[in-house]
Amino acid sequence: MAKFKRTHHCGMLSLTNIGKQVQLAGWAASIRDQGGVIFLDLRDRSGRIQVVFNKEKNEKLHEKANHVRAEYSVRVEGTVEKRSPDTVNPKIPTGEIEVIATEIEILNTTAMLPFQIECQDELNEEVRLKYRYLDLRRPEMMSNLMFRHKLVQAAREYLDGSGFIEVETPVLTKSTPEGSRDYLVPSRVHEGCFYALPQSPQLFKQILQISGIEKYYQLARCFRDEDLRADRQPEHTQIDMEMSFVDVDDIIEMIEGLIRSIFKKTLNLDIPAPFKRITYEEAMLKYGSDKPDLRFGCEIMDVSPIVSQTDFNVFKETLSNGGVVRMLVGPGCADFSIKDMDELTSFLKNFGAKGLAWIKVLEGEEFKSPIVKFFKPEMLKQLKQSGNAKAGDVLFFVADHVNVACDSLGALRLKIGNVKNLINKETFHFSWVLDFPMFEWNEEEKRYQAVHHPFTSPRLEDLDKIETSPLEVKARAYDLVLNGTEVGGGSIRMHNEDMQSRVFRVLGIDASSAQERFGFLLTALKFGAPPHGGIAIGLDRLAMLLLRLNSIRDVIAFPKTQKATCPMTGSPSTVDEKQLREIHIKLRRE
RNA sequence: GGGGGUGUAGCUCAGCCUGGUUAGAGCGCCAGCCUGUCACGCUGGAAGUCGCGGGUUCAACUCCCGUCGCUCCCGCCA
Repeated sequence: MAKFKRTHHCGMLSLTNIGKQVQLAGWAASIRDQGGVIFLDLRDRSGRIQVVFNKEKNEKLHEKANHVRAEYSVRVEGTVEKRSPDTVNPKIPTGEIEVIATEIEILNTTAMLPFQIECQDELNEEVRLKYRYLDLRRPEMMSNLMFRHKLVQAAREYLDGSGFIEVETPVLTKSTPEGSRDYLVPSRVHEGCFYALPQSPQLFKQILQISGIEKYYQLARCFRDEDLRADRQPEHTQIDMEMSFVDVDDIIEMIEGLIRSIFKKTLNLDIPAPFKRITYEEAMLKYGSDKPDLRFGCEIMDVSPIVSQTDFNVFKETLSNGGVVRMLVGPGCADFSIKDMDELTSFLKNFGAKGLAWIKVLEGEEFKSPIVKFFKPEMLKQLKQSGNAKAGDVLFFVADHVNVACDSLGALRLKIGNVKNLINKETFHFSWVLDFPMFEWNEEEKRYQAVHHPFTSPRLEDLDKIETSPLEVKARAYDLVLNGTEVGGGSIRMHNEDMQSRVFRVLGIDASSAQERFGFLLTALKFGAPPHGGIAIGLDRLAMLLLRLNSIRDVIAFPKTQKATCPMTGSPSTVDEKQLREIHIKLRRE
């Protein structure tokens, strides 16, 4: 190995290298032994190249190659040659050339592989994670990691070019039990005290504005001890930003530039800007979601006024109890069977809906449904017209509290979009959701809580309502949505201690408790804090969506399972009694 | 915490509904043959605690109860 100097990467070789003596290193991806000639596909992170060992030309070398097995790491010396036309492999980029070996060295052999590196089958997630190093060897995963790197580089370039300064903030920080559950780290030095891992660098980036950094960014790891999903991990990475002397439009403009730049440099796509803007209220009404998928129409509408005179008891009672009746037209859904409808109904029960009413629209002025008898012909006509429904469509109804109606019809809309292929999976549709409410009522804790977070500024025109009617106050917050997934969110913050204290009071955080938890921020705000705001983009989700994947685990090198474990390292794990004693922790026996 | 799917050879799966020979297939692995393959081919071989525990039964991969892992969703995620 001493004299070896790698000259090329496998996938970079091309016709321009013909006649060159090259030195390569990588893994044996595939070995095809023809008896007198052995073909070895050598793979490194750049791709693969066919290496040829001919018994007639070099018997000793051929014999050495005979011992190579799949996934051995090897180095190869040889000459690049053009393949004869009948032996060209059009399926791989280097298929027009091959390397005629003059030397091969086995650098390492392999144990029995738990799975084939290039197999086409879907692999069990646990096996992949246990042998993640082998999983990452798979070209698809390797290219995911390389794509993510490109995305990060594009973001850094753009932000650096726009005058942003990358600043690191602490990972060991203070627990602020507002928001999601913290990961806690016990202090050895201070008995009974704990650090928390940051849910986001929120307060540090605000304080950096008070310092005068003006434009901050960081690729920040964020930790949240909540249950996992395909697009949620206990730790994820945000492209985190904050700017001084800005308002909503400044942030939006900057992010649209960042996104456009990322798409151009990674996928070579031009994303049109400005992105569509939609209010929270409209999103909830028309799409039943605060992260609407705008790649297709199929809008929900409130038909409470139309059906107010119906004899249908379910609708009647819901309306008289202050609920709503909302309708969604399912294009071409008239072919759904009774069984399909039952399945949809039980699917919607997930979202709290007690039932799903449906009316099939037939030719002429005919309708078909178990409940059609409760509706006068005039009303049916009106429903059909207002929903712009055609024969073959189905009118779906959910009658319930506003929230349940939104959630369930929003979910139904996505389901129908998928089942009926209404979604163009090729497009990237960005939008901004604006005018979020500032507060929401937490029934469990009997108090108001911040929809975004407690540092978000209310709209200035709503300031009078903070104490009197908090639910009507809108926030200067904005979410970035891509194809129905929230990929970013942020707000203009309060830069004034008085206003911050007022908001704390509405949230039920009294002065002394505010002082205890956020006193450092309140104090800092007193020292000429500039107006400021920011946003964070979910890097993992963005990478996932750009690569059209279904899980962020596929763009994270070492993700956790749904139970937040790591099958490779075996974390989390128990620790020695001695370690526990040092941090003053005694386990409860449950 | 709740609902759905799933667990059988190293990997991907069939078998289970309707209990009954020795639990199969493809890929991989091992050995042999093969001088233009590229999902190489051909011949032969090894390989199983049917996730785990309990129950029903003459008999359980199969039925029942419990439990655990993986996964998708609801709750949760300021």
